[in-house]
Amino acid sequence: MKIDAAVSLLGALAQGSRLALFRLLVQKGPDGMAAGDIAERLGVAPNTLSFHLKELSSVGLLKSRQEGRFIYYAPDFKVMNSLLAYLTENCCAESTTATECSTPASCKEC
Amino acid sequence: MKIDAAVSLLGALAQGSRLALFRLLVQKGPDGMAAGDIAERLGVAPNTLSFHLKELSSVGLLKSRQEGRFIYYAPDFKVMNSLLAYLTENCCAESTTATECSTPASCKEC
DNA sequence: TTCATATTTCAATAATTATCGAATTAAAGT
DNA sequence: ACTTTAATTCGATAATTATTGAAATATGAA
Repeated sequence: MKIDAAVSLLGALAQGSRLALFRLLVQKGPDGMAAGDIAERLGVAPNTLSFHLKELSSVGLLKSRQEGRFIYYAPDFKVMNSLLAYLTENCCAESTTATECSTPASCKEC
Repeated sequence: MKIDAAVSLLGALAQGSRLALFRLLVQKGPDGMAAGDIAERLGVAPNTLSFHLKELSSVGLLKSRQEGRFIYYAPDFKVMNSLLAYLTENCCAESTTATECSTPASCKEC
């Protein structure tokens, strides 16, 4: 991943409503959640939510599918993982000083 | 970590010059680098760099120490790790769907 | 003390981003 | 066809953020 892509992804997540939104959808899983339900759950106006959904979708963090009048949004996990990979590789000290960067939580089971 | 802290950390990294700056310092290691050298290396004006250093420092991503006229900046790895931990725990699907979130790059050696 | 260097601070400006209300599109039910 | 519901788009406004030039602080050297 190039640095510009990482900046875009970080920027998409660097906002309270959007991070809450993404967390919610991760929790909800691959089936996703309809826009209206998300708006209600997060307590944001439908048009404001639409703006944030677009923001996250445009960087690839969300996928959507239409079902009748409803549009379901779900996380694209591989994009999130590529960001995590970028950050661990480029912004952790593993490459230079093995001990500086402690094992991330996801490696607990190792 | 609370969501607000995560948003602040993400926001601090969600900017081209700052992400490049943080990467550079991670590469440079715990001894850090003087502000002037960083500015020259990144090709940004000293006062602009100062602004970005402050931004990163204020969220805890950078530590600094003064040596004579020079101020050396270095990453605070544990803060970065706590962000990575937050993201893997809250924004990856491991908790719900074990397979959705692939093993991050940092776990290669496991 | 005086001068040069390293860095930060300040004020102004430009650019980007978030929120709101109103209007619009589009699908489904009557 | 008409109405309701789901969601987005648009335009305006407010708020935040980045960049620049000039001035200030502070350390070390002559």
